[in-house]
Amino acid sequence: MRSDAQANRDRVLAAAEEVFGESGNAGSTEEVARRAGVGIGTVFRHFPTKRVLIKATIVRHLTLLAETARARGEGGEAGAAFRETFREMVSGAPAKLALVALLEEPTDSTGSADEVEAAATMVRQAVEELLSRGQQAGEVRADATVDEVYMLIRALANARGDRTVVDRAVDIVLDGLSPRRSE
Amino acid sequence: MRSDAQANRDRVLAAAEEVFGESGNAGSTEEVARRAGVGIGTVFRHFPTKRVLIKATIVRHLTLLAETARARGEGGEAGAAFRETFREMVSGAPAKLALVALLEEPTDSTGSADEVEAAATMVRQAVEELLSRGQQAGEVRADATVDEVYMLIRALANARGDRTVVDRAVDIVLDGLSPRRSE
DNA sequence: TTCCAAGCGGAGTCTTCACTCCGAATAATA
DNA sequence: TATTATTCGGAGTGAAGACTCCGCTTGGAA
Repeated sequence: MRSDAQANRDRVLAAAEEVFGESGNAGSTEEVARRAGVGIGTVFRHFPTKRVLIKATIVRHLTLLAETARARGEGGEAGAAFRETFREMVSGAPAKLALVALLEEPTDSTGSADEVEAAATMVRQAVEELLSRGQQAGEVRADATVDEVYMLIRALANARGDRTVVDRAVDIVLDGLSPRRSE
Repeated sequence: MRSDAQANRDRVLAAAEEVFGESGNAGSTEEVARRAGVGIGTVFRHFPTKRVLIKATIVRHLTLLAETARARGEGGEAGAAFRETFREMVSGAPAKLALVALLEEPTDSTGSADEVEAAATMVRQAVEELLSRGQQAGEVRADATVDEVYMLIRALANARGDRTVVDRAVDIVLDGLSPRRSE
């Protein structure tokens, strides 16, 4: 791949993360091109479809999340690692909106096993790992499942509003995830 | 207003709640007309703009929510009333999506004080009432504010996924909202 | 029953946006 | 430096959807 092509590809992806992060699916390809400082043609050569572009953006974002989470899992304190990751995912990078937008779309009719699916699974597994370690350490309630935790993360990640309010809401949820009195 | 006009208005609103509830802002006016069994012209006579139609739908929905919540507030058990209303709002009627969609839009540039705003405030107040009564009864943690509770409700209301998972997630959050050990 | 203001339907307009196409520009190689 | 395969840019195309317009229909008062 020619060096200019590679550079442009990167700039487009970065611009896409910005645009779709702000406006979700409603962001236009033209806007992405404008912010990346390239022509529309260029965007469409690298990503033949808007959908593909969004997917690429999401995969990039999810992959990063999964890696961070996994890395943190290595560290010592199981409970703290779980909570930190939870917080981080909620307030994470932008691209949240695009994530929802896509996840809400009807499943891709091209039956092709999906890259996004795969990346999302990696995130889920990372969460699962952190969760079960936290539970084994007795720092997270035992009856919580990945499904619920993952859903809570997604729900909070898409919450609009004041950052401080979101943070306090997360605190409440984490309290809900702490071991029950009876345990 | 002629009786047929009134009937059509109602049918359009009902159809709109359905369509926007399913597809959010992406639902088309044409689809609303089709489901209501009327022509597009009719839809646009009653609601001169798509935005107006969505707002009307939301106001209708929110008003209903607020009334239900207020009614429940009258009842005896403060803690139970709070929790029940919380659950109800989360799993509430459809129209959730449209709600988000609009709330996420840049504030209406027509500086007009907004009906939606007003309706949302009523819901908020109802929640506040239930919350503070629950707190006074010692059944809800004292340091929770309406902001946080309201945000949690909205976040969960927009969560996608299995109903049972959502329900369990709500249980977790409600645990987080129960009084702290030290209290 | 008659009459007409109020209401209806839906073809047509206009705008937005995803996507195509091809001549101009350029990185990489000899 | 010369050559050329690759990449770029952005005008152009087609589709979708919000909104308008106007001839036809109809509820309901006289």
